[in-house]
Amino acid sequence: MHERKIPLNLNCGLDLIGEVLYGKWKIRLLWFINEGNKRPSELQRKIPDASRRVLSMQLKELEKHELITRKVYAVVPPKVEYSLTDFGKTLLPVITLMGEWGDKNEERLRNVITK
Amino acid sequence: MHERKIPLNLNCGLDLIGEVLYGKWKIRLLWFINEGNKRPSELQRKIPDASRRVLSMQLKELEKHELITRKVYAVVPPKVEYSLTDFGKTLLPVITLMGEWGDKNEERLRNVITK
DNA sequence: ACAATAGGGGAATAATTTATCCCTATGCAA
DNA sequence: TTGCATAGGGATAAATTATTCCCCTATTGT
Repeated sequence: MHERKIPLNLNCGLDLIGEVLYGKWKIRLLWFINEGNKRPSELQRKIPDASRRVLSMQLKELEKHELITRKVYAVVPPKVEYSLTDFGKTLLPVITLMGEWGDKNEERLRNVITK
Repeated sequence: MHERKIPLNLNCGLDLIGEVLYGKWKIRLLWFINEGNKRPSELQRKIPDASRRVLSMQLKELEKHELITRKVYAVVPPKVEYSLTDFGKTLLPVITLMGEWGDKNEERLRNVITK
């Protein structure tokens, strides 16, 4: 991330949650980590459309935002495992609800999005 | 919006909801419209940090995604009113939950975000 | 005459986010 | 000996999103 020229808007709760969830793959990362995919390479395989680089960066941001923790094993080749923090777990109901809404309206959404 | 070079990922419900909510001011627009701020100029006053242009564009996208409707009155100066569609209203519980999570964790979020 | 109004759109530019490519290190297998 | 797997970082290019600035409409009030 570079130095920001336009200040963030952090007026209300919606801005705040937006800030930590904004990022192309963040929600999915949280989701897959919760499902037990802990290692970066596993996550990469789960989200093949994402570049390795950006996954790594977004994981770092999630960690900075205290939603996940990073555990490094001193082995070669390197091994790293991410887990949700307790704080991160409190986001799960929100993500679940979002996913349900999307699933429930899948057909309609596909139509209007690709219109 | 220009022609997209990188295809959208629309694999699951989370991608779909992400697509319609992604946009710097969209959630807030939905929220304020629901609170009864129907006219573009009202919304502009509610969200002074956003440029007029981008609000107008995001409103158009919300309309395209069938979350809001646009009603034009044949008067001068022009008068336009937006309202949530029934479909748009089904998003309110999701937005509410997001806002609540953000509010509840406001202090912590402010810390980690501006860290 | 002419500014003010309310909504919107085009074009150019700035800001931000992602993608691409290449590099590090080490033990194991072919 | 070469290649692979693993996790991540730097540099740079590309794509996407947002901002700025200016124009148009048509009527009302000064």
